[in-house]
Amino acid sequence: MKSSIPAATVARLPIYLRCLGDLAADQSTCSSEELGAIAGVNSAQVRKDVSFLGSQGVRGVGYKVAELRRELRSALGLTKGYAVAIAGIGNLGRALSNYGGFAGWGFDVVALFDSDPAKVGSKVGGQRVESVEHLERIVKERGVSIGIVATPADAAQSVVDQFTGAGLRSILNFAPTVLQVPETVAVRRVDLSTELQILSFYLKDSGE
Amino acid sequence: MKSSIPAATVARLPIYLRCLGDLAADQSTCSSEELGAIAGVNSAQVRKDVSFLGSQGVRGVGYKVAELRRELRSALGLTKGYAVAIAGIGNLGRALSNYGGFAGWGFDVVALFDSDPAKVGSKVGGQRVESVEHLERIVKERGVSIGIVATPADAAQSVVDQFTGAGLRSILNFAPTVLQVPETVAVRRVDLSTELQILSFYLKDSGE
DNA sequence: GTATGTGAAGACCTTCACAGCG
DNA sequence: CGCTGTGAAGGTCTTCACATAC
Repeated sequence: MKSSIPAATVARLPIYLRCLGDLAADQSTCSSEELGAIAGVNSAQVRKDVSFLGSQGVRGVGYKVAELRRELRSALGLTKGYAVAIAGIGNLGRALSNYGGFAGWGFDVVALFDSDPAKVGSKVGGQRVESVEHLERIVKERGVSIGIVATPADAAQSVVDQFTGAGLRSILNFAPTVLQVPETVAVRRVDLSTELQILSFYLKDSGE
Repeated sequence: MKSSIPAATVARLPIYLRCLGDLAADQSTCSSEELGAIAGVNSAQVRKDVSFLGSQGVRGVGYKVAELRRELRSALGLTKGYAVAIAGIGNLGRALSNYGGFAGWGFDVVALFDSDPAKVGSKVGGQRVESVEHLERIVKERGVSIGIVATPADAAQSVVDQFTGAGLRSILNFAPTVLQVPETVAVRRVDLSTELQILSFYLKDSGE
């Protein structure tokens, strides 16, 4: 996971990319000041982050929007599409399956898994739900690169073991638990309760 | 937002709390080494984090599980419940409304909002969906402390303005956009596409 | 002996401030 | 003149290592 771009910068690149997409279509250049303002980041930070891409801004003018977007997409590896699998088709898994927001960035949901026989075989978002028993085989067959875990906490580790067993090295975990994975595997955690608890701290802290 | 506890520590406290809850019921003490292993954190980090709580571990033994959990809950302000409102009852908003995982931590969903007249008046997760027009009034009436934004990107800023207008200072944002808020307001961003793009970077980076 | 609590070191990240270029 | 690119300064966070306490 050794990278030439600092982790903190990597985490901001998608934000820049989105913010650039939100600009008026006729805006061809954008200064670090301006991009920073809409991305919620200091302008020096923007310049330093962008400098890691090797992109050249134009002094006195700013960055060329189209070029910078291309550079960001390329740096993030969004040029080739990735196949995504979702495990756990409950409330959240179903919402994710139906969410169209990935496709625009080249992420393609190619498999859904659940352990409940009542759900297996049903269709969600145009995809057939498969039994988690066939996870490894199907993940390999369909060339899945990213696994999304949307199961209850107690099923998450087992699903992840199967994902990694099938060779996956990228996991997005929505289950409220900390996953144990080999260090070659990248995990991003998204946990609702954790976020609410953090907000709770700052509420309390500011004297509510 | 000035706090005596570092932000990085605050972000880990909920994880510790959850991990302690996952321990066997008969385990009365836990070392920093052990807690670190299941939380995915260095043991020195655990000790330093816990030291901010003022809690005392027992040298040669570890921390008393029950006592540490109490301290964590107290530090996070989870002793009093907070009322939560969800705006945007689409796929995700509906999944969040039906998700029972908050209640156990003292978060109570007391209001749902949507701008679509077809949804207003329907029931989701036992709650009536209200028109976003009445957001400010209802938020005040019901003493909401935390606002969850699950609207499409283009509606998010307007909803947040209403939330902050009603006096909210804590926002959890699922909409794929960067919100502009007064600096007295705490925002946590949860963005699926961003997470996938970050994973994409590391996939590419490790030679996929 | 075993595990905490913590100063100090080191790594990482952000911000400043200004030289340099268009 | 305006804005980028970047060395240097200043913070913050993590890890080490060991004195300290049970």
